[in-house]
Amino acid sequence: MTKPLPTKERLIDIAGNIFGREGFKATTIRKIAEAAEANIAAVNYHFRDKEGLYRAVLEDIFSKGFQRFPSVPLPGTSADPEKRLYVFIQAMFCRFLSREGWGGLSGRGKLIAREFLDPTPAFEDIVETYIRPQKNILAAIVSDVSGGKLDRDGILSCAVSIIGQCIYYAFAAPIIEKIAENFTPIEKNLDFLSDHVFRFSLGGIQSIINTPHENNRFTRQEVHP
Amino acid sequence: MTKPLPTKERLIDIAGNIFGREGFKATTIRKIAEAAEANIAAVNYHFRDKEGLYRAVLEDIFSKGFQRFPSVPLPGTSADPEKRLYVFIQAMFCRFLSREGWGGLSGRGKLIAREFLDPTPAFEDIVETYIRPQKNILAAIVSDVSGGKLDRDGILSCAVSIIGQCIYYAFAAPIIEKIAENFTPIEKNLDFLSDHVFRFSLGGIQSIINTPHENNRFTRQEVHP
DNA sequence: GACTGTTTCAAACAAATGTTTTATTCATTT
DNA sequence: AAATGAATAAAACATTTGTTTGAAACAGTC
Repeated sequence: MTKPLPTKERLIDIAGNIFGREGFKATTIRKIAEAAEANIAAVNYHFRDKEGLYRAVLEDIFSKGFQRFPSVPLPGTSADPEKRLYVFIQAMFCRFLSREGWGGLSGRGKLIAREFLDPTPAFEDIVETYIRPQKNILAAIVSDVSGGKLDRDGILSCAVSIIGQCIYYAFAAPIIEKIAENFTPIEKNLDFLSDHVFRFSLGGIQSIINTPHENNRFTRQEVHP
Repeated sequence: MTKPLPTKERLIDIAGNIFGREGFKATTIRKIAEAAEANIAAVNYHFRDKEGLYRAVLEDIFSKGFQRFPSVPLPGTSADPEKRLYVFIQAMFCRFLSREGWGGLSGRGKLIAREFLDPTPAFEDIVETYIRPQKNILAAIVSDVSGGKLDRDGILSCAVSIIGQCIYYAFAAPIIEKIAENFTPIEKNLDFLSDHVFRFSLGGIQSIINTPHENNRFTRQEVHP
């Protein structure tokens, strides 16, 4: 059993998985140190404190994830709107769920989901550096796919619908696989899922263009106690 | 300052919000007891331990949520497939995000989102009692909306796409509102969102029916290190 | 009014956990 | 080879936190 990486990198690598599986608060630096075969004090030495390590993990995850699975077509390839939408969706799935990416439910993917659910201060930089540009890319794609027929709110809503589908798979995979018996395990099915979300969303966008918004399509039903 | 509820109910009520905001591990029973104006030992007295309180909270949330916002049309109302879909979506949004429901991001709604992300043992009963029936209801609706033209996997994927959109709003609201400037605050916009997800999903289902699945629609792009 | 079971309270306990300290080892440079 | 600074190790520290304890207050019953 060798240690291929220096302590600092080993800590970042292992901590990503443990933070992801257990959450920031529930993760103890003792657990991390043990798994990384490092001393407990190494965390404080290299990263000042637990939160410092967490910040390093977050930055590492995002920089590697977007580098490996860029959400825009590589330079030199054709880029009609539909293909750009497909690439965006597929990159998102691969980034979140593939083993070469964030490893889905069993690892760092879960950490991102946690940050969406309740962002830590460390996430603010990440939002500006990585997430906001993604939103702009997707909004441009949706606008192009719609042929300019959607207004700002329409574009945003559709973008959220698309992202929502993708993230939900990353986020609720344990429950989905439990409820939907015989549904092919999500991690082995990224191509099918990409294609599904792509087709579903294309139809969704068209439908938003073609059918008018109605604020009370059917009367709201609520049972008062 | 009166205490309208007996201690036990007060604890369940307050704990729901704190567990939701902070998560199970990060919530201390001292904080709960203080907020509920009860003694620390009250938790152990009434619920055996912290987890017992959590179980009680979970059961309380779901029983009240589904009672107040049922996801099927009330008896005696018409029920064509599209209306049933709309009712399902709207009930889900209201349950998760309205103040009369789980109060969205600022409260118990977040607790549910947490359970989707990593289910605690206490959630297993909830899944069987509440969630699985919901999946069956939605699957039947999707099947009917599609006019029987979708196979089992198609139905499931579409159901997940629908649920995914709804839950994502509940789940990622803090980030969505940060990224999408001037997007009307989610909690004030449930009718618009219900209608959006309804229309988007109708189109999505049609698109899944009408366009064939293709496993590698475009070549997958991945940058190797 | 005494009795009994339930509920509340303050204090103490024991385990877990992030951080610091101090000493030692290792690697690099002079 | 000596010296310097970075990295590692073991132990101790100071909090935090879930739980328990034993007594007091309360409510209802005979």
